[in-house]
Formats: sequence, C-alpha cells, structure tokens
Amino acid sequence: MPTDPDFSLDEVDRQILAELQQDGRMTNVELARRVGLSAPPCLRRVRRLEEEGIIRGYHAELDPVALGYEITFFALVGLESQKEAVLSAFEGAVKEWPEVRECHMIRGGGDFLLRLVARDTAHENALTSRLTAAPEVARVQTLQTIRTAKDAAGVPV
Amino acid sequence: MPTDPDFSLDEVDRQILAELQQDGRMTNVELARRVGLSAPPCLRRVRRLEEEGIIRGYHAELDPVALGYEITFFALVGLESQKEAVLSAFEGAVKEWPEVRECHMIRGGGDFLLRLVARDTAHENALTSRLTAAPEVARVQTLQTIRTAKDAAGVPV
DNA sequence: GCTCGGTGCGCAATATCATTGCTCGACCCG
DNA sequence: CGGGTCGAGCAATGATATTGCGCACCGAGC
Repeated sequence: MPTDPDFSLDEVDRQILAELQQDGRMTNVELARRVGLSAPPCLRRVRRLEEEGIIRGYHAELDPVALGYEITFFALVGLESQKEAVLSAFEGAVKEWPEVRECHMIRGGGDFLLRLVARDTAHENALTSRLTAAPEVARVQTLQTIRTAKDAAGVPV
Repeated sequence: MPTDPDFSLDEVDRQILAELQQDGRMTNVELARRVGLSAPPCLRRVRRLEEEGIIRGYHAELDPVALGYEITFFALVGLESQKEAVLSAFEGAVKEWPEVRECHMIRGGGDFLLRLVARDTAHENALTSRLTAAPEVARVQTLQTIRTAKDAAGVPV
C-alpha cells in the first residue's frame, strides 16, 4: 500500500505539505522557519512524507503558451463498448499521445474525460479527428477552455 | 507581458524545462550534469526561465487520499445567463470554495467545467447541492472519476 | 513515585550546493 | 581584421542539506 489513510499527520506535517504544495523549491531552512522547527527535524519530516508517498514528487509549473501550446481543451469521449479490454486499449492508446495530459474514466461505463493541449486550432481539430477515428470511439464532445478562473493543483491542506 | 511566445528557447532550455517538470527539486548540480552544462550557466538559465515566467513555480504533488480526499470529480455547470457580471460572480464564488480546484469557462457561454475533491460521497453530494443551489446556476452534471489512466501535469516538452 | 523505553527536538560538524565575479573563446558585424 | 556581444567555465565564498549525538518529554509498568 503506497498510501495509508493514516492519521499520522499532525499540524506541523500539514503545514509542511501546504508550504511545499505552494512552493516546492523552498529551502529546508526557510520551511523550518515557517513551521517553527529547526532544520534537521523539519527535513526528517519531509523525508518521511516522501517515503510514505504522501508527497509524490515535485514539479515545475510551466507556461503552456511559452512552449507553443495556445489551447487547452477537454474532450468527453464515449466508447461503443464497456468491455474492460476495450477500455484498457483506449487508455493505453491515448496514454501514448503527448497532447493528452489527463485521462479519467467517468461514470464507470464507457466514458472518458480527457484534458489535452494543442498548438493552434488546426492542431486541435487534428486531435479531435484522431480521437473520433480511434477504434471503438462512438462520440467525442470537445469542451474548449475560454478562460480559467482558478487552476489550483493538488488538494486543500 | 508575462510570457512571450518567444522563440528564445534552445534545446538546452527545453531539456531543463523537461527535467524540472519531472523533478522540480533536482539540485542545480544534477540538472547541469544532465543537460551537459556546468552549474553556473545552468543556474543562470533556470533563473532566466523563472524571470520570464516560463517557469511559473514549483509545487509538491500530494496524495489526495492520504489527506482525506477520497473522491475527485468534475462538474459541468450551466448558468442561466451569459452576462459577464453573472459569469464573474460565479467564478468569484467558486474560487472561494477550497474543494473547487479548477474552474474553466468553456464554449464562451454560460458553461463551466470544474474539478473538485471531496472527502466522501456525502461530502460530494453536499458540494453538488451547493452548486445547484448557487444563484444563476441552471444545471449541474457531475462526472465522477472512476479511475485515472494518465495524469500528467503541464505540457509536453 | 520511580524507572524504562520510545519519540522527537535542537545543537554542532561536515559535505554538498548555490551564487557571484571574472576570464576566455566563439561568433557576428562592420 | 578589430571591436563588441553572448554565453560558457573556473574559482572562491556563503548558504544549505545532512548526519550523529545528547537531552527533554511522555506513557507504561512496577
């Protein structure tokens, strides 16, 4: 079990998680200062959180536009079958597409919600067509993102 | 201008971005080694990428379940009006809800796609009810996440 | 009331890292 | 061919991460 629904998180742990979720590159010295600990026990707590899988990793957040991805959109994809083999095949296929950033199965059936990025509208259309043309895909509804009011990673702490 | 659709990114820059997107806490020494630079110029490039807003920040990725959030779901929300004041009011309201992690306006009209987290199904139901009861909300369709095949943050580099 | 573990903190020392100033070579333009 | 710019590497310094150790606190059992 990578993660226990364990209650081994005290107030200091939660504060550490909140700080690192907001700024994952904070130095341990600064983190320790903020949570009111000295550096060594603070670092030991961070290591423990990492080892227990509560902290899964650290990531730089990049600007999609600067990297040439002007468009973020979602796609609701319905498959023709709900057989596990078909579902897995679809997941495996889109996992290989770099433009597909997230793939969530929803409602237990043959439906998926995908988040994708595209360089421009032509690229977006190509991706949508590629989805529609994929085997077993019955319908595709794209949800174009116009503007994003909130985009907080992770969870409240 | 926070971000230029600038072509000032060479191959080394892209490699730096890819590495930091994957492991945002990598030491500069290690990063330099991987991209084939010595530490100082590597650090200077990272600083430049940060200052130009191409790197927006760094975040720890936390395990929602370990923090008591068993459920992630999406909600398609339709408003009764497309007036800008109504849209903004809705955005402003859900921005204050900690369980709402993302809020995207879609299709330019009165529709939003939200990503939410909930502690359990009761909590999820309460959130859905709260959405439905919000002013100007015409309809709410929840998309429960059954399983996630891919969840890559950011963009391909 | 007292002792025995167990747990978790702070201190101090050392290895590692980040950061700065400087020099040097490659390249471009006149 | 000479001045200018850009970016890399080297070396030195300050800051940080990391480890080992001793001490205080807390609960259980006698």
